[in-house]
Amino acid sequence: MIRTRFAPSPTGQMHIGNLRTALYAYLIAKHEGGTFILRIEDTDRSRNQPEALQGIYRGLALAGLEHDEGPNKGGDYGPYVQSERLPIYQEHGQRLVESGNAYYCFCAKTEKTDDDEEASYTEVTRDPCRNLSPEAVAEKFSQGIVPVIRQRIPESGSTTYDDLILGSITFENNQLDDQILLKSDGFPTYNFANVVDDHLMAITHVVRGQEYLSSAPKYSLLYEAFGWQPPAYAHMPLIVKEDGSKFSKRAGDPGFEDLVRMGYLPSAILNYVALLGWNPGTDQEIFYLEDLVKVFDFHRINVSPAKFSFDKLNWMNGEHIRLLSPEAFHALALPYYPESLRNLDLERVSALIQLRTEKLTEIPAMVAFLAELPAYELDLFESHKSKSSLESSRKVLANTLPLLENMTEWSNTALFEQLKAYAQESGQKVGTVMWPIRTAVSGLAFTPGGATELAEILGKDETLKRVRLALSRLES
RNA sequence: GCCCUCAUCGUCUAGGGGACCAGGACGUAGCCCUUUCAAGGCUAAGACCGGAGUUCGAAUCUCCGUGAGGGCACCA
Repeated sequence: MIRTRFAPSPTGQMHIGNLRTALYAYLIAKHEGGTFILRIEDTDRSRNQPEALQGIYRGLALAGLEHDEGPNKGGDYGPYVQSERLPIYQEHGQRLVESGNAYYCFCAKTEKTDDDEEASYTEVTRDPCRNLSPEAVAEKFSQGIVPVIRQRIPESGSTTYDDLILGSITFENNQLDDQILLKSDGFPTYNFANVVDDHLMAITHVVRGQEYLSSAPKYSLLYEAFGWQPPAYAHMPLIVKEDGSKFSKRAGDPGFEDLVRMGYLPSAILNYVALLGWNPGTDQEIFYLEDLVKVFDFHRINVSPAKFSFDKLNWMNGEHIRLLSPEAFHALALPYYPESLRNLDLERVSALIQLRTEKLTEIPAMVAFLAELPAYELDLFESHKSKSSLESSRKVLANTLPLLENMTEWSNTALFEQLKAYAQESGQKVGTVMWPIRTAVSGLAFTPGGATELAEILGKDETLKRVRLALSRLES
């Protein structure tokens, strides 16, 4: 039985990298009918943001990645919040000290801060506390110094670690530092809690970013020290920006919920992110979550970093929008219509713009002309392709105005038939007739529909008003 | 500085020794369709980082460069 987990730390909204990690973990499990677990890694008391937990739930729900076990779901392997598992880590830390695979360290902190980019690095050196005699340890304890517990890495030799997608990687042990397992505040470090919990929660496959690769051999050593069978690890290539730098919240790059606010559909974001570092081996590009569950194979995960392209996401979002039922699209579009449009048949408007919407946030600008005719230049009436000129436009509008005024049925088809008939009778191209009407009615070069479609939506009064205005401008 | 990973069109990628004068998608350009613009259809330009090997044969294997990214915290 496959068991995977998504293990975010509650430090902010769900990020793109997080989303993909969660997605792949979900897919690996669900492709095989396995279990997907949510675990909260809140072992850093200073950076912990309790409200971020809600963001994680929201993000997961938005993406449709429903977990089977977790803090708000329960399960047989809880608690699923690391700060509630402190005694477990203490006990396991003790075990390693007793077996000689870890030791107490009484040294002062050498913490690195986030803005400490230019810190000078020296070679890995062994900690002086590594070889403290039991008496010396007792002595320190009696002085009231609170120690940390460090992992004892072998002096020499090398550790080979096998990755599901990167293959076998070997590290020299003298390059691995005696990392801290348990901090002096009694909390475990991420690296320690991770190993202990993954084992205790019977995780079979771990998906995580390549930025964690260098801690992998230390994990191997830890599993070995405990005598445990390690899970399979899959290290994902990083997602970077178009300029090659890291996609990060610190640089102000959008997170999952930001993208939704920017007008992207969660299903499109998920689809796009799935293909960033993985491919199905076929030409298919449009996937919903349930399709991914069927075809996902982690063997096809890539090794090199991928750049996040808004161009492609825009296209994919457009594809997902077109795939929506008219009703579903209308429901999504509704909030984007300005108040001033409420008197129009918005379902008709939605039907018109669905094919040409890439992002929901474009909608207000796309439909603004319906509420208010924009100021436009008369040269808009000139179109080489439609054989339309200022003079032909004036004539068409003058001739069709009475026809429009006499229309009894004001519908797209009726209007179209009427105008088409006029075009034929007067020996003109349909385009030559439609062009000035569409222009008069919209004041725009590009509109989300043809002349008669717009006329239908605007209604007879407003259409006639706009046509008369155009005509008077052309006549003067 | 030390360690690790990676390297095919601008971007996402297919490719696992001959099927490759390298395929698809986004973007770009052009054409068609058309009541505009889209959408859709068709077409075009566009890449194997460099150098040595191995081999009858290398985008594919090896090594060396170079470039990019990641890590080296009582952060995850």
